[in-house]
Amino acid sequence: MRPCDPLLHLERAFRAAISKVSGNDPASIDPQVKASADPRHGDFQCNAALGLAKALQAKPREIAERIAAAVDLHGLAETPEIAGPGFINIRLSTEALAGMLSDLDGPELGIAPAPLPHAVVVDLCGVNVAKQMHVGHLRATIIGDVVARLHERLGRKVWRENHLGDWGLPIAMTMASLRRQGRDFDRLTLEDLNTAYRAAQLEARTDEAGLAAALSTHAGPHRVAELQAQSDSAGAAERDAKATLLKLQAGDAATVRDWQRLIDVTMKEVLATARTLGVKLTAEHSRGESFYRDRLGPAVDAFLKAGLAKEDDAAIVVPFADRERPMLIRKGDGGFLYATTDLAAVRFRVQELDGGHVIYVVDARQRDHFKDVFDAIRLIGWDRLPDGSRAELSHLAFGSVLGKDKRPLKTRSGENYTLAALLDEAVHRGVEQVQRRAAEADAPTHGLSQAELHRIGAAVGIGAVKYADLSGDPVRDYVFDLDRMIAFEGDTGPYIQYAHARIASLIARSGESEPAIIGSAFHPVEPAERHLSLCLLRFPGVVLGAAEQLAPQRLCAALHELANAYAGFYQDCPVLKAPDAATRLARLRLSRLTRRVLAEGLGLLGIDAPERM
RNA sequence: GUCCCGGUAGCUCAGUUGGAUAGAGCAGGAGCCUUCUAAGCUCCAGGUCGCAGGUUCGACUCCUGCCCGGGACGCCA
Repeated sequence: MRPCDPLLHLERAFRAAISKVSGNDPASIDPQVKASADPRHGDFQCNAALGLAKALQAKPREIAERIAAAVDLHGLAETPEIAGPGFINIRLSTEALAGMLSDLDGPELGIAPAPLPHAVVVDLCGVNVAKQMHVGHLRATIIGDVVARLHERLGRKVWRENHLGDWGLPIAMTMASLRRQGRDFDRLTLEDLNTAYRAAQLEARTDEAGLAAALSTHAGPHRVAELQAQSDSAGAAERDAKATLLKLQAGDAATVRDWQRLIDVTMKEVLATARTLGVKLTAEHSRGESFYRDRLGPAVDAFLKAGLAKEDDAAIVVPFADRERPMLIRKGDGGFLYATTDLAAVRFRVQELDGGHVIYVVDARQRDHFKDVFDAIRLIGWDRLPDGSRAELSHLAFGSVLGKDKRPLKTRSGENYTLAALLDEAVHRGVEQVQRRAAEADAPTHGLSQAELHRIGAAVGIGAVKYADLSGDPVRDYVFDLDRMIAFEGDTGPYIQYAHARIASLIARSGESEPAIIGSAFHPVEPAERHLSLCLLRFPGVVLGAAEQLAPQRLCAALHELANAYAGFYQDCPVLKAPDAATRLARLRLSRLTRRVLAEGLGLLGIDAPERM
């Protein structure tokens, strides 16, 4: 497969030319070729001359002249022009553009396989057993899914790891609480679990602190007695929970069965939500905290043995040379912490899953935590792969989802703000819009079945929510505003879906056969055609860049730009009513290729691309 | 207190790792459907890129200090 990215061709040509002019080794030269922001400056520009001026003791413009004279752009571009202080502006020839479009229009859409020697591990979703998914999980799930898809698309082995919170005291508390209530574990819903979880949390929190405060503020005897009773019952509940946890840890058959039941109930809903979201997450991707339970003790021992951990106040901590804050890996009572689990998990992922790049898609507030974990892993050398090379460890941190009051969108007591409810609303709004449009007699969706309209509406509503989340810098907090997300205007998922659907119906209406369209030649000559072509040719590089930079927003931006370029083309260049047959076919082929790239790009974002809308 | 992350148009946000006159979308103003989907297109208006220094031929981008907002800081996960 020939590279269809013009940048690669231009970089090679300019690297050679700059080498001739400067005498430097071509391999060490950064040709500084970039796409031009303004079409008046050509399609691409080479900025290398500006930086070379000092070393070569000449005016930048003069160097630019020399580079322009030395560069061989035969068959690729027109004669370059020098502009400004020393920019070299390049305009691709129509033939080169057409040729590269043909190359792009192959089965792989120009995306060259970029395999890695090791697997990529993506930690995503991260739900907890017995808890409803909320908007925070949306980000960990869909951003992780896109990162996984991007790497898969580049031909890499990807492990999706749903590190589910299925172990520890909170689960035991929930289980104990349900058992005390005499609940039938075969008839539980996630809502039941969630209620029990919250009740158990609340029970445990009714605390000695409150009692102490009451005593010190000389509260009335009645109040003190009340708190005393609560504290006693909390103590009883806690003892019960701890006993349950011990039974679970010991493998008590009935307890394990009930525990598995809690997981099943939770996962049933998580997987249903994943399906609604169009996220590739199934049961096989679950590897919860419980999986690591027998590796926690050995992990701590290894740190102690290596002299990297020490006892402090009865707990075991890993100190770091460059900061005060140590990492706690074992509690004073001998219990383990989430840091311990993460150490074991990273070790497993690197050494047993052969993960050359382990990516954690987790809330930004856990930055310090992951810094500690990764540093500790490097200290003990658990980032070493079976072949001896070192794994890259990344925390793809995302910001909080805020409410309109700019405060973190949290579940208030009694008020359920679940992800499922939110997605229902998005689907509802999408379906509403699609139905409204389908009612118009000349709409392409007119006459479709209700089931079909619902399917399209769901794609639109979900696409809007996902695009809104994915199109920004993950690290920033964002305000969750459903109204804005599903306005379906401007830089939104539906805008891109619309561009795609428009092309699909355009091609359908053309009456041309696939072979006729594919067999025709690209001929991008109009400004709108050229602009669209350049956007298309950028796609393979964008996919690679988005994967390497862990930046879904770059793919979103490129797709929006592409959809926008198509809208401009659609406006300026009649396709079905083109001036002649050859132009008609050439434009159909350009449209078809655009449709393919949009579908592919939306697919990488996990967003459906309906044929009609 | 220490550390981390943000600050770009009235609002919500991009900005391809240092390049030409900082871009979109909402909201506001003016146009475009008896020609392929108006979920669209074109034009107008809107900016001391938090502030001040520094590095550089060139800074929203890199460095330092400060201001504002948010977050994390040993026995929860």
